[in-house]
Amino acid sequence: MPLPRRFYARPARAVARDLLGCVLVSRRGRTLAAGRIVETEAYLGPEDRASHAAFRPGSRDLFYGAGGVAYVYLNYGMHCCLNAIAGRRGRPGCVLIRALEPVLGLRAMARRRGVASDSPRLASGPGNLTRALGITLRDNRADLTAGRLTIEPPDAPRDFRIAAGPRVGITRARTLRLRFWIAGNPHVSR
DNA sequence: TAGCTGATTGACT
DNA sequence: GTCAATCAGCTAA
Repeated sequence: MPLPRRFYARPARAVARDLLGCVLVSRRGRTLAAGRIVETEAYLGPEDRASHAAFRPGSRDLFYGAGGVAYVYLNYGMHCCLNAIAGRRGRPGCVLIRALEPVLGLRAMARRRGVASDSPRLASGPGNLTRALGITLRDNRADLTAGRLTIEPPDAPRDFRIAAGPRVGITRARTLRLRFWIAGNPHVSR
């Protein structure tokens, strides 16, 4: 069973932490691919100047709506990034999913990525991740609690340490420590 | 309508 | 370390 809607109805920072170890499942026709989430970043509302809620008005209704929905966008003209909308209606926030440890459908991922299926970089990085799972702009607004793109709770109890640090790759609000990852996991991006 | 920006990646020096 | 690829959605006019 996917994570329930109420899981997402909390501040983005808490959702980002708790998403670590959960499993992202992507169903493309007959092809199933899944990976354990090993790296996330939290984005807040308009007060967070790096958040798309602050400078992408086209996505406003999405950010301000109920959580548990996918926000997929294209950046640098070529890469899709996958986010989960967090927070309650009227309280914008989202979590960028940055890296996965592949667990299912490795061959399909490797085919889409054009690298070996045992590469630690198979789904490491926001752009690589979406390409490995076949996620495109059509998945924007997809419901994460049911359907072809879902997130399942961890299948085993927590057995890892969570590390936190500043977000990477952004040009604004660099100082906030809103990036979380599983310490020591080789699938975390650089 | 033209011009700009960006939560990136991979190839190259 | 630098740099190009490439586009949605904004801005200015």
